[in-house]
Amino acid sequence: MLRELNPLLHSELRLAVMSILIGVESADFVFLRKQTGATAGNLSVQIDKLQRAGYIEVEKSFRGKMPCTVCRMTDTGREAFAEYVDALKSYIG
Amino acid sequence: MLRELNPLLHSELRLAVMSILIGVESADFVFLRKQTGATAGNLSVQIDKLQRAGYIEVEKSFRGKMPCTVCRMTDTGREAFAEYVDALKSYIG
DNA sequence: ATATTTGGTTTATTTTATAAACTATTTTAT
DNA sequence: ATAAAATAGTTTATAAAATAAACCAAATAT
Repeated sequence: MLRELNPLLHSELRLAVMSILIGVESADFVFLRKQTGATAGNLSVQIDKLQRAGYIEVEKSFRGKMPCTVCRMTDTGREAFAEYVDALKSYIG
Repeated sequence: MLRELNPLLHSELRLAVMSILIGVESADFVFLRKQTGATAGNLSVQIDKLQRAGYIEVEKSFRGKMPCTVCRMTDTGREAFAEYVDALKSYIG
């Protein structure tokens, strides 16, 4: 039977961010932007949604006077991602 | 590297329809509705999109005077699905 | 007869994704 | 030194998508 797909993860850019973060200890905004090819605005919005869901932690600091945003996945995020992948498999075998 | 996800297939309901159709010779509207749990309106719209993309063939006939809509996947659809699954793997390993 | 269900489609509404515009700082070029 | 462009974002507006609500015609049940 087909399982439900977590709509927060079933989004290309958010999924991309999660799939990057699951493989590293942390990644900053610039790195995520380059890897995903997303616009800054879009990335900013999607990072926010992932954070509000508790799937990632976001640490905003300054390097000198330039802002620096570092993201890392939470345990909740890891769980949600695993479940999403599992659910996907009911569609793609 | 992360591949692009065909937006026509990266939709829960359309993906569900495709994943059902890939396993059967054909399926009618009522069957798809029961399997997916979708509302008739939503299903109607999404079937239309898949058809217009050439991913499925839709045959509208009457059984007595009641309409009967039968769907089957096309080769184009099978290809697109395979490529989508492949692309997905760049995200979920 | 009339109310309900079936098998849909069409249209309207809500949600989501994306892009465009903006802020602040920093670098680069003139 | 100053203007222009680039960096690192956020906020707001717009386009696109998903979904639901309203509808139609036929069939069935009350």
